[in-house]
Amino acid sequence: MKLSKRGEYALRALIDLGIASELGRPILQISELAAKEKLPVKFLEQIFTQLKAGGYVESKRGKLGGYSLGKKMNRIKFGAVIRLIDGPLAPIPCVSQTAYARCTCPDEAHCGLRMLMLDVRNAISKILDRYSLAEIVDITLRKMRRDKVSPAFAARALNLQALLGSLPAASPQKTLIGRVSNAAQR
Amino acid sequence: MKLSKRGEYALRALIDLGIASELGRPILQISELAAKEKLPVKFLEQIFTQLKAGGYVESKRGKLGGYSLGKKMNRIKFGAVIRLIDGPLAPIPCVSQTAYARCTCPDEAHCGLRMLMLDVRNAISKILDRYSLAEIVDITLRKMRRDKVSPAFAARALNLQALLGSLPAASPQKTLIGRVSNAAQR
DNA sequence: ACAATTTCTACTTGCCCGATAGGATTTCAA
DNA sequence: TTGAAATCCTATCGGGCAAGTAGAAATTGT
Repeated sequence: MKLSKRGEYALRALIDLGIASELGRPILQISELAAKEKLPVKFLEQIFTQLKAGGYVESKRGKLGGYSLGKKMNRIKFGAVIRLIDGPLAPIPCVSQTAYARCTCPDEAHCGLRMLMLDVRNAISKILDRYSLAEIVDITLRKMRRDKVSPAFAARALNLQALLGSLPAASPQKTLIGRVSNAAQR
Repeated sequence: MKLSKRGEYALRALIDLGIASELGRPILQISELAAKEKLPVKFLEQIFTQLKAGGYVESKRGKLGGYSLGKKMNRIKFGAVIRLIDGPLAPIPCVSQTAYARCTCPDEAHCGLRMLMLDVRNAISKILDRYSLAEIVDITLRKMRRDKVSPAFAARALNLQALLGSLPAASPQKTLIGRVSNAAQR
């Protein structure tokens, strides 16, 4: 009943992307994502081409490029993402709603395994097809603030701030950084 | 979120074994199981050595040999069988109760993916660790009788009956066959 | 004792997943 | 206009799973 590494990494990255976006950094680079979650960079790269093909992220090439979310967060359901990356949620194909396929068993209507696995599929779907990225990001941020933990991309924000310290003070990005560090300290 | 073929075949075979046992045929051969469910014979063979090692079946070698259930049916929980064959139920190792392992994420307490997958794991476990083979076999047989479908090993029973027709009429196995064919016709 | 049947054990093939590597292309900035 | 930095594209490798093949070991019926 495993979620593949592809799927796991994809969800991790999307959640981070959502958190960062909520904190005012809508675009992130793969190297950042990989560093925060300790994922293999090149592998994540491949996964993101899949996510882009599915419309879940948009890319900007070249220097200062990166990835941003391709849909509104409340439109990104976890079940759909997993289906894109890993295929159907159902443990066996004969109980899948989105990719049904006959099993080897001769009589589906009286197959004990089938009715058991149908229950399992529905239980999984009830969770993964209901929750959206928006809710998970919201809950995660709330938990972090409650426990006074600095959110994932606070460190990056501090680095940028230090970097900008050696530049002219009236940088147009200062408000952005301000929002990020405020949220990080809270 | 897939169940492996090994796991699927193992469960199919156990259910058949339970049904046959309930109908008075406690021991079945791998060739029979494979024929009914259309499974690769030699692959099933390997799976049964695993099931035997786990204590879920017992084997009898030689002519008229085969496999029978190794525990009472209400002691065989599907979750345990799947764990033996496929490993933990949990989609990711950091939410597994039986085989916990740290994830790559830096802070488990505030990991959005983790709490989501913990929900999924619990939903799966709530089904697979509660239902036992006895219940599934019972429900399946009830469904079959209600819909007037002849249970899985009725054909075999008829063959035996035809075979016994050319033998002395007062065969001691006649009551057994009677039970099987009665259940099949009802 | 022998032959048939069946479980056991080992090896092999093909395929997909996870991961790595290198280069091509695009973009921004100096 | 050059170079750095990032996404893109393609090829490859190792390992485990599904499935098939071959044969040995054990037990029962005749």
